[in-house]
Amino acid sequence: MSQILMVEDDLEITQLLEQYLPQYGLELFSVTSPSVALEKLCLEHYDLVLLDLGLPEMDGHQLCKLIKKEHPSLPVMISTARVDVSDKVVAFDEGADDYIAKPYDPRELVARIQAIIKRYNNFAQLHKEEEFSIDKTKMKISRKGKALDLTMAEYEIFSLLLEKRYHVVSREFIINTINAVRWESGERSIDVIVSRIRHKIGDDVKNPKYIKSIRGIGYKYIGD
Amino acid sequence: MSQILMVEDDLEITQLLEQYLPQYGLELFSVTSPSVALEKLCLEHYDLVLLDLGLPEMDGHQLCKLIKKEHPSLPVMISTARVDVSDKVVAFDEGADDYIAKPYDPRELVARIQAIIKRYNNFAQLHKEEEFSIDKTKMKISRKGKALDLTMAEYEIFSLLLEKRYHVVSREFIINTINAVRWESGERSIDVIVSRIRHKIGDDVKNPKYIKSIRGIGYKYIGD
DNA sequence: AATCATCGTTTACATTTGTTCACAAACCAT
DNA sequence: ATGGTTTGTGAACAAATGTAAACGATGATT
Repeated sequence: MSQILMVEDDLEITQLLEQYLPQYGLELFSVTSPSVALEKLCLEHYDLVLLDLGLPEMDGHQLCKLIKKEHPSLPVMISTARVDVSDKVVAFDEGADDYIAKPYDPRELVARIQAIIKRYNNFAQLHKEEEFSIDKTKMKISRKGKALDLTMAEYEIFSLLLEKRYHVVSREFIINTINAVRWESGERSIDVIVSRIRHKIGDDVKNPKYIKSIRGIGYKYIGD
Repeated sequence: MSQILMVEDDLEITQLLEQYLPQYGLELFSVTSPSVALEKLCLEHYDLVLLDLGLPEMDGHQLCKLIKKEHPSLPVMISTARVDVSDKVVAFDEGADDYIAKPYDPRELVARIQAIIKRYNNFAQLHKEEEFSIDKTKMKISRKGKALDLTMAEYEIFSLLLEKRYHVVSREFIINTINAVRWESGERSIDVIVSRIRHKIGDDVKNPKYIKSIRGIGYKYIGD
């Protein structure tokens, strides 16, 4: 569920989108004032800002620039009724991630929003400051920049746990998902491999910082 | 100077853009056939693909999906005369980075292109020159301009890995695809040849920069 | 024709890595 | 506490992989 902050004057559009977006996994919060928007962005987390250019109190371009300055990694999408091309050019120049002209079809809006968020998530994966970071193309897991020396099975299981962080991953699911462990293998193989992962990342079974055993089910990553 | 590959039928647009884009630091190459486009993408470097949906020989959506599969980090921008919204939704779903409807103002096109490229450059240092380049006509592989001294089998296997970068290539597939290794040969031949390739490009088996072994399956190129 | 160089194949052995086993420790219901 | 079940993990094992070296087929050179 992604959070969208909309800065929009038109009550009609606001109500329409508030009804339409949730079914696509997009939660909409809307404000009408730029200053309120800036304040909310400071206090809460949003995945994207949908910014209307025709606003009172402050020029839309100005606001876009401000948002990008304070939150460089926050996607901003411009929407406007103006059709002047120079507006679009200026918007992209100010760092906007997309531009959609009113009136627009809600389906197109949803598609564009999802595309942007997907893109950001893809890249953010590489740059997030988490204890462990996964590089899928190189099949490597690094801890604070230093690559861990993991075997294929260790890599696959650990990245599965990292991906599903805070959720329990069952042994059955691991066996059916991972290639490096054969389908017919006993589930105890997993225990051994997890044990080796724990050893390599220096986790303590008795008082785990990273991998917690869930009796009767499987394992769970509990780090940041 | 960014390289743009345009797949476009309309000669008028092609000529217009070929004149218009260079002044904004965009070098335009255009082809009319999807298959030629795919081939060029395999052999040369581009910063962005501008893809027209109304094409002969292959469905535009199909092509977009193919491009994204083979070159995940290559931005694709869709342009089309169709105005059906579902087209847009599908395009974004297939991984397109942007969508612009014809007829469009060239200034908007430039703005969108520059925004996408800037975005890609910001988040990752993609687009750094590729380490290895294949010359299929001469059957040579060069590293930073310097040709490698490879045997036929080494060349064929390495270029197969390079073409399918980020994807695992199985020993079985290698044997069935390559001419230089006989079909009846044991799969261990491949291991030996891969070992020789690794030695010639100075790769370290234990912590590979280029060729990674995938236990039980085959090999995978993981370079940039 | 004899020799040589090249290159894919095979062999042999070292190393890596998933699996199994065995037993201790932890856990849980009674 | 007691007994049965689950989990942790060192050690042994077996399969997969790395690679040097020997081999043999092919084509070029003398």
